[in-house]
Amino acid sequence: MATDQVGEEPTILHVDMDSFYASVEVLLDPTLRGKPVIVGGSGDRGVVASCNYEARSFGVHSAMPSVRAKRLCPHAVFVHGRFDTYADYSKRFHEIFRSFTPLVEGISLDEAFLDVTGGRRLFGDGAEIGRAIRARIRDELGLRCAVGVGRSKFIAKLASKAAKPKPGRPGQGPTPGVGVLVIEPDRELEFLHPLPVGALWGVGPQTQKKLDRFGIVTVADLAALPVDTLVAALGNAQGRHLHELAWARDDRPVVPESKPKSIGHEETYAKDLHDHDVLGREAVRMADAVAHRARKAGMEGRTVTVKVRFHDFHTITRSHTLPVPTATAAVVATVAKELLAGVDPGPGVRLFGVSLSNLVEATDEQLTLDAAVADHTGWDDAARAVDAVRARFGDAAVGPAALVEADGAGLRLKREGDTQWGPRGARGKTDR
DNA sequence: TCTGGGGTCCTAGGACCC
DNA sequence: TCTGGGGTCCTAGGACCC
Repeated sequence: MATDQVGEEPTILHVDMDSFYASVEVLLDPTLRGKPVIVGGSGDRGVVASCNYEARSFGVHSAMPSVRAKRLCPHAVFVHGRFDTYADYSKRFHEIFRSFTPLVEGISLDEAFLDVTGGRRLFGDGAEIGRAIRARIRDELGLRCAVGVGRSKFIAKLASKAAKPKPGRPGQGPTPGVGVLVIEPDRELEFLHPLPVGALWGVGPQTQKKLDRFGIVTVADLAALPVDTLVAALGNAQGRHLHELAWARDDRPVVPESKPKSIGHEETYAKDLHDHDVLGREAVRMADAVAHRARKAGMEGRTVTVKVRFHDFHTITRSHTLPVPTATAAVVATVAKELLAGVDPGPGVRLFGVSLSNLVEATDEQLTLDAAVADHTGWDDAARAVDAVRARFGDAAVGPAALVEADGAGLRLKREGDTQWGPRGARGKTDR
C-alpha cells in the first residue's frame, strides 16, 4: 500500500472545454446548430470571447476584434455573453470532476486541472479517467472537451491542446482530435521540444520578440540556451521558469479553491469620455459593483486602484492603500474619485475601471460596519462595530482611518490631522 | 486588424525601519 | 558621518493567461 504512493509519478489531468461559451449558446438555442456562432461584443470596440468551429473555419478566433471577425465571416451569428449561465455549466462539470478527485483547480470557467494520483486504483489510470470524464460531460451536459494527461500541470495542458479538434476549411467540419492525449514521462521531451516556443505558458508576443533575437524558434532551441543568458534577457523569475519548462520540469501542485487576490470592474466605452463629472459617476457605479462582489465573496481590501485607458491606448493606474480594509461601496467610491482628481480626461478616456486588492477575509465586525454604513441602518450600529474592532485589534486598527462620515452629497473619508490626503500621484509625475 | 474583461505574477524605485 | 545593508510596504507599469 505504502509502496503504491512512494516514488510514484503524479497523474495530472487538464480538461479544456471545446469552444465553451459558443457551445453553451448552441445548446440553449438549437437553431444555432451548424451556424458560425460568435460570443462577444458586436460593437466597434468589441472582441471575440469565444466562437465555434464553424466560425473558426473562416479564420475567426478568440480576442480578435469583432469588426474583423464580421468581415471574415459576415453571416456569423453574434451573441452577447451570458456569463452567469456559463458559470452554472462550469459548476456542473466541476461536480463531475470532483467525483474523481477532490484536487480540482479551476483556472477559468472552461478549464481545470485535476490531480488524480490518489484515485488511480479506484478509477483506473489517467487515460481511463480522462475518457470517463469526457463521456460524462458529453452525456450529462451535451458538451465536448479535450483532456491532457501528464506528470505535471504544464505537460497536461499542452497535451489537452494537442488533443483538440482542428478547424477545417470554410464550410467543412473540423478535423476531430484524439480527445484524450497521454504524455508518458519518458516521452515528454520528444513531445515538447519540437513545439514552437510560443506554446509555453508565459511566452507571449513580447517575450517571443526577445527570444527571436537569439534565433529561438522551438522549445528545443530554448532548452539549449544557458540559463544565465535567459535570465539576462528576461529577468530572474521568467528566465529560470522558462528554462525549467523547456526541460519539462514543473512541480507546481494542483491547488483547489484559492482566495481571490483582487476584485475589479472595468468598462470600455463606445465613445470616449472627456468629462470629469461623468467619470466620477462611473467611479461610483464601478465602486458599487466591486464592493458588492467583495462582500459576496466575504472579502475586503485595503488598496483601491483606478485604471484609465486613453484614446491612444496609453494606460495608467493610480492606487491608494487604506489603513483598514473595506468592502463598503461609499469608501471605495470616495477613494476612487480622489484618485481620479489627479487625472486629466481631456485627451479622451476609452476605458475606466476600479479594483480592490490587498484582500483579506472579512471580519464580522467589519461586515457589520459595512452593512451599517451601506444600508444607512444607523450610526449606532456602525459605532458599535468600530468599538468591537477596537476591542479586538486595538485603537490602531481604526484610529488612523477614523470613520466614514456623512456630509451632504455623500460620504467623506476622514483621516487624522489630514488636510490633504489622497492621490500622491499628484506629486509631479506626468500622465504620459 | 486596432485591440474586452476578468484576473495573476513580476519588476523596480522610493520610503521607512532597524 | 564622507553613511551599511536588509527587510517590508507602497506605487506604477508591464507581460501574460483565458
